[in-house]
Amino acid sequence: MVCMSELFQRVYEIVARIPRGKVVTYGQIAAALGDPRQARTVGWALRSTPEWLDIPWHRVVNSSGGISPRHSIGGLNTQRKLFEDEGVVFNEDGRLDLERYR
DNA sequence: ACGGTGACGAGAT
DNA sequence: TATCTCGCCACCG
Repeated sequence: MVCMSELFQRVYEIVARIPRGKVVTYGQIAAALGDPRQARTVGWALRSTPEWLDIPWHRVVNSSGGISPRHSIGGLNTQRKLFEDEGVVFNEDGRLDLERYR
């Protein structure tokens, strides 16, 4: 058991709650934490997310409706595959319908 | 205490 | 529409 920042645990709980086939934006999680401006902090938490946690981080997207362009580089393929498994479909722009999957 | 950093968001150009 | 810049908050050395 590792004692990490509560913030991380908070994010972890929220992300873990994301139903299969749905996605959430960092801003949504931040708002759930109590401050919508903490979106960056959320990203920091997920970035620090150890792999031994089975959190569906791939269901977390940015306001663009896609995986963060700063990180998806090289791993976007895996991300898309996971979404396919979730039953999520991408738009022609390679983005998700936040209005539909949030 | 300070500065740099970061998987973001929204507005401006 | 794409790209840039600024702002926000939290962690690390």
